[in-house]
Amino acid sequence: MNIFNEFERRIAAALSGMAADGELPQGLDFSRVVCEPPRDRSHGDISTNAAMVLAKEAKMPPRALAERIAPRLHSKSVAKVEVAGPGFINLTLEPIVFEEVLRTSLAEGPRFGASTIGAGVKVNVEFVSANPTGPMHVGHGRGAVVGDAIASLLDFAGYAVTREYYINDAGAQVDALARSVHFRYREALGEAIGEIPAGLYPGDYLKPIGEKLAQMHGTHFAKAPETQWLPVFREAAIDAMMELIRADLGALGIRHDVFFSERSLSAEGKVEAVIADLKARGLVYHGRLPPPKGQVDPDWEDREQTLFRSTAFGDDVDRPLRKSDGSLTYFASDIAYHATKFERGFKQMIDVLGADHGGYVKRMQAAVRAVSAGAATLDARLCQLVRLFRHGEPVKMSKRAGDFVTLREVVDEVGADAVRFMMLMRKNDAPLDFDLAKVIEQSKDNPVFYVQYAHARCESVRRQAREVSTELDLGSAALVQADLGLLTDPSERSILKLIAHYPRVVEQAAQAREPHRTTFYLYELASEFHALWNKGKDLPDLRFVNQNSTSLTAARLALVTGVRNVLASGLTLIGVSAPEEMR
RNA sequence: GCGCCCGUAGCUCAGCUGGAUAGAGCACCAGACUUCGAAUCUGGGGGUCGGAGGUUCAACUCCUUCCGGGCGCACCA
Repeated sequence: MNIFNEFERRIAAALSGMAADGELPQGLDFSRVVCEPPRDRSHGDISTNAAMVLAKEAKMPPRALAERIAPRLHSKSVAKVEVAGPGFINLTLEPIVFEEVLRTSLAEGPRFGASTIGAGVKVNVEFVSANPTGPMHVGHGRGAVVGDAIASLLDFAGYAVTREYYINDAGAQVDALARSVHFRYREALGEAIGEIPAGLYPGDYLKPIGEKLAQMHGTHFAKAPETQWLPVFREAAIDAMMELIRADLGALGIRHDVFFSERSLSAEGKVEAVIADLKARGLVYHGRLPPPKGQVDPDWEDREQTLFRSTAFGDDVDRPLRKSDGSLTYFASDIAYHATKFERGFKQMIDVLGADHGGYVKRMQAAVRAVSAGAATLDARLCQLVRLFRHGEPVKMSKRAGDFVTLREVVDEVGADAVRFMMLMRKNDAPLDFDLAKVIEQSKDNPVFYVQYAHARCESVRRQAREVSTELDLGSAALVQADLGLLTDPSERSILKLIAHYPRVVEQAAQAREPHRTTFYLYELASEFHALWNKGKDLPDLRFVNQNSTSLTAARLALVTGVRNVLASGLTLIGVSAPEEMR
């Protein structure tokens, strides 16, 4: 139940009525007409720009048009209609409207706020896709959390969402991984291997795999030529790394629906097929690229390559599909991969990437449009860096010798809730400072705690109410019967209205693919709830549990339960737990 | 040099796809615990929204151009 959508429909109906009556031209475009909560609460509950966006076409000054529209917006749920400012129409709703929203939220429970705007459309959200060469670091964690939250929001908004992970299990990196593991294998056999050579992966996390291979194969591969052991070691290493990564993701509560192997693409001839397809449409050619402008690269050589005409789709230069030795580029595989997404029915694709992949976005969007003949779109969400702190001091994250802070270490130290919440306290394209000490602090300075505590407080009030009044039924079926007209304090009314905003917040967060909006909303709701709770300290009549009036207590517990439900719902969307108590 | 992202209170950041007098938190100052959990709350000061033009009834938001920061820039993934 989204009252803003509801009133947009009503206004559109009113405008159509005016067109029918000749007060407005026929065939006006109402798509820019929106309803939103006014910035200033004294302006009412819902504000619409209808008169201002239609003024030009209607050939009327905005205020004059607003005065014509306003009378048509009266109804039994509207207490007041005012024309204000440059031509806003402000609606003040009857209190009963918000009481009805609360009843709906109680009745719908966890489904309150869900919408159908997605209409079952398939969306593919690809996120994490970390190379299977080691444990995930904190930056991967941000992409993981953002991607998962976007997926949850879209699901809640009625899309058919698939969470997907692309395994880069082809190419030079996994060969380097296999060679690194071979060193660890020889080490496990008692050989002195010295330093792991540059270009390989020196981290200790490969030791167990070396040991396992030593147990399985003995000395069989110790002196064998690389061509014999490489495929075996590569396979084992990738499997082990993916197991590690899945475990890291699992610790964050993240689960993908599909793990898609890059190697399977070339194995099944998908890459060659997609190149042939693009070639048949004149989008592939053999040619030369201009040298990069400005910066002089001493290694640059003029070469003929197989190129994809990505400039035909807005890219800056055409991009190579084959290296000079004829082998395929990563980009070629990625085109084939995104082509399979389209073949699998996804016309909306979202890739959550690190900011260092920003330069890759245009060519990939070009590729998606090419392979889908314009039917599919790719939305790339870039996540900026995460900087780790402890008590305000930077935590070293040097990448040398595998000596970086892993995601798992952070999750183990502060918990998945803190990691997830803090990752969503910023929009994805802003850098993020993450203080390991602050996020486990049990104080209002820690937003994670602050919001979870509000939820726990709701539960605490419910426990208290049950103790005081044994005949009070706190089930939602009973609470919807409460006389909500008894909620008359401005703080109570304010929270009722905030609850009514929730469906709009999550719908817009889903459409904008901006999960941080949910987090900010939750903080605001928690804040208002804490404020109301404290009001009861000065004014005992405002306490939720009222010894003298069961009906008042029932009404207030309905409000508390509504707050609890929305907090729980929003926390679930961002993947954070909603605890019953904080002790 | 080119492309993308960012620049909002002393600090960290929101700003609802162009709306009304730009908002939180921290920090600072002044207050509230015979309590449904003070692990919280109330009030206060604090701004040429990086600069300059432009589009419009309306610009923090869109366009152009500078300044300052981040990322990327054929044959890596």
